[in-house]
Amino acid sequence: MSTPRIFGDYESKWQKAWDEQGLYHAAQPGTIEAKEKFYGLVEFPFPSGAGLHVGHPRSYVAIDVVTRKKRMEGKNVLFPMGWDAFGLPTENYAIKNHVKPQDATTANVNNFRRQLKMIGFGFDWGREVNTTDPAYYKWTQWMFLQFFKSYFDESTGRARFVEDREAPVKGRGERGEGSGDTLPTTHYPLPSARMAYKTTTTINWCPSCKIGLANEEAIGGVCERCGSVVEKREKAQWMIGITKYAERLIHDLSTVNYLERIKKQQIDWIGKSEGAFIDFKVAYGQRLTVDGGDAVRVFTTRPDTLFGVTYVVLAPEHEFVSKWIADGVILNIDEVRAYQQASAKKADMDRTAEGKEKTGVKLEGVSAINPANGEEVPVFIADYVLAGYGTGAVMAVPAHDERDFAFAKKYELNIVEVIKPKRDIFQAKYSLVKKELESLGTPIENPEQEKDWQKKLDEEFNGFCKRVELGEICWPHEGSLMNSREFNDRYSEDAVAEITSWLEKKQSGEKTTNYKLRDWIFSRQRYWGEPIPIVICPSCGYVPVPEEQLPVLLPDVESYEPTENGESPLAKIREWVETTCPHCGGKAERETDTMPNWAGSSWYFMRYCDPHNDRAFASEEALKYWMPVNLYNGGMEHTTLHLLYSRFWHKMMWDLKLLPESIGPEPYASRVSHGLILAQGGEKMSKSKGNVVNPDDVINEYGADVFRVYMMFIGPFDQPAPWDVKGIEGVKRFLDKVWRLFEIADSELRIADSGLETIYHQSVKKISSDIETLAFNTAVSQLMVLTNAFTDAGGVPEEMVEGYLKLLAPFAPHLAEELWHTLGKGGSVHMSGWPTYDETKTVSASFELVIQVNGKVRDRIQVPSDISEDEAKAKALASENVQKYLEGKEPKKIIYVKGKLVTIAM
RNA sequence: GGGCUCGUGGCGGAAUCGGUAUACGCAAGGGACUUAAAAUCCCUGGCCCAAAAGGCAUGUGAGUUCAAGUCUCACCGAGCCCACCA
Repeated sequence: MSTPRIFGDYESKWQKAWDEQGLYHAAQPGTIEAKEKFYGLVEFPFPSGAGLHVGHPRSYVAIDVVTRKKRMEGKNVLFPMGWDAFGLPTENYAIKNHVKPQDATTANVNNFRRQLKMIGFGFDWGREVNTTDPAYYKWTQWMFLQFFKSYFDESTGRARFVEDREAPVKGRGERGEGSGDTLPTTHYPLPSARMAYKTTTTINWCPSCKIGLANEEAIGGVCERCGSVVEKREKAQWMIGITKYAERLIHDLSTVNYLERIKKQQIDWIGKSEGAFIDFKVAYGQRLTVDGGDAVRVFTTRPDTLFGVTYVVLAPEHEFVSKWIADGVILNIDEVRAYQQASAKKADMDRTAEGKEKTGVKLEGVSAINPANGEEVPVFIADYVLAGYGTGAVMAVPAHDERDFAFAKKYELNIVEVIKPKRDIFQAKYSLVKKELESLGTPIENPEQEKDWQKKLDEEFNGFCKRVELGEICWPHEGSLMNSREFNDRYSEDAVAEITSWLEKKQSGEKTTNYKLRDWIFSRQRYWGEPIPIVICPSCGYVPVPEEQLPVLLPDVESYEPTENGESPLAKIREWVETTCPHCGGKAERETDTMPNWAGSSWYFMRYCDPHNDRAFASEEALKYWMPVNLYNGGMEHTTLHLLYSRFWHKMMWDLKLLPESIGPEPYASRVSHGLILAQGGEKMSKSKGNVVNPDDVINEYGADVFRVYMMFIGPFDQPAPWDVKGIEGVKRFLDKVWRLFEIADSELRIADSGLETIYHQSVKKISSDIETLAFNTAVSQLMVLTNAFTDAGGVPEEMVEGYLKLLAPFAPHLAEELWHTLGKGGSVHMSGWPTYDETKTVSASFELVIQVNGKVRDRIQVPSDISEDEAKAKALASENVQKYLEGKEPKKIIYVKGKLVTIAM
């Protein structure tokens, strides 16, 4: 063997060889090779013009290591890769550089593929998918149509086909012409009962990208992509009814193995809160109550504070405001209108800029009636009430809500505290009386007397509860807002339940559950996305494009610029837009909106199962075999977007029986997340700071194996880690050392030292379990320990050579394969089986027994591993140094921890 | 403001159940080899002390325990996420 060469010819040589051998080919079910499966998945990248970022490979190498181990263990492994290639960056690039988005995508994909291949991943490249490929997006469009043709069945809590009301659903991909849709498509606007529906909503409009954004993409009122401040606009948009699945998206998390913080973030995002709707009848002008008039419906999680309501607040956008203006019941119209306009503009600006100062305007001429006690309270509009949450109206309880309190203080409104009937208040009172009596010299010893007191207490308590029910108990409170501890102390679930059922009896409210999650805005007014396969017919309404006409191809266009009025560039291509209605044959137009780029990524893991199927998105057989994904890794930034959307998408498909029942409603059995790779010094890598590390440079300098091992060694996988040029040098030295080890081994040096046996078996054990728990950094460190041991011993014992190379193989696949073949081994190390260990051999013959006196280490002695407890204690006591500390006294207690220590307590 | 995560050498970080704190790597100092350099190899390495013995050390302060980086409470600090969600 020549000089150590970690990078160079042999890496590309093996990459080529593996490719030709089809080493990473995942066998389809039904074939001989299809054994027990393992599906490892990494998020497919968006192929940007900038090329691969070092952050990508951290995730890919990790799952590559896991799947390589699984493959060696004899599993039939699916580890695929593809391209999530629709999206704005490509479109913007195309506009700027006057190229076709298609061409830019192809170029970027080729570059990404080249970069990934250099790293030596075990991807099954035969399964590569691309969301912009018509053969792929045909099925994205097809799925959209399935959602359009289905509705949410409240009685079963599952989505089902509209035609399901009359006829059973046919199999996947076989829903041909003439499938009778019994829910007419002629409804305009469409009933939102459908899973996919079009409706006019206020959308987040990015003036820079000229695109409508989902709520998830406009966090903090800022466009997720370009950082521009978003505006509110009214627009007809396609929506998908994810809110119908809110409960199941929370509930089913208990059936999967996700990192706790991922579960928590999803639950928080869905934002479930239990409470009640309460109706406040409205009184106009002089008339106190109006039967059959408007009632403002508010949402509250604290119906038990109803007696503390001193005013009602509507969001400035609330429909009643304009209605009341039109009806002429509002007396201060100018002031109200001015406030509405101001707050509409304010939504466009950074909200935190104005701090949390609360503003609002009283609606003169209107008041609301508290259904609990008939009290008339003023009505305000204020932008601290959000139009999009709950009912867009709240009952204000300044004594128990900080925001209401701040507002009430500013506008000098009443603050009324609600006292809850809490038993401990009475208990305290009872104790006081008892103490007082005792201090007067009349101790209560008589048990009868004690019972009597208890009885009185109960009576008084029950009477108090009654008065609360009648709405009598609430009285003005002059103090400031209670601190939160006091507030929570007084909170009572019973009181909430009681008041809610009372409201329901009176028909002025109902129990409800509210979610922060909004329906998914599915329309984008851009070119580079899947066209929504719908035809708009003046007489039939929204008509689905017949399935045999899919895909609806993106037409070639001259210019990709979106229009100023917010229409998609597709709208400018009249010959594409103009079509005939598939339903009535009359003149009609195509839908010009395209789908968000979350569409293609919501189901790509299904396509990988059977990527070349042209009759279905995947065969039932393939789905049954491969799904669910065993291990899915991706960034935390996708927890509330992609991860939630794809879980939801999978559930809809499963409900519609488009997926095999047996795979269950959850697509991913396990989801983990990697930490960011930071620049040297701990800052985020960014182009503007010029601290971006290019994987190409690293691989050219050090080779793929060094890059891979360093990626795994850099730190705990789920935590951020700063890139360190010196650190990678250390890894290079390590792999050089491995190489040299075999130069020695090659010279026929044989080691017969059983001292190596222990460390070898320990290493097999530790590395095996570390890969399972994704503790890659300690797995690499154990490989180093083992390598150092071999180096110190002067070589690798013959019987450990294969096992050692196998342990190395998932991390440094090229080096392991090269050495495997240099040593004359047949086949491929990557198919050679995972090494086993003998538990009894992980324990050495002797160990260092630590002896402590009062918790401090006083001596260490070498003893045989099978030493008995009594022997160990005796040896410990016999130690000279221990004797010194005992000072001839008898120890109080002696504790023996097997295989570790003896501790003597004085 | 709320939630989550975390504070261990000069640095990245180890440390199953509470049981030898600082594995592994980097950087540093010293030495060997070499005309020299690179590469490689060997030695040293938490702090106090000349050394030994001993003492002090896992953000700070208490507590539980024979024994605490690990458990409990309080405080200080950092990072991430959400943020007027009624």
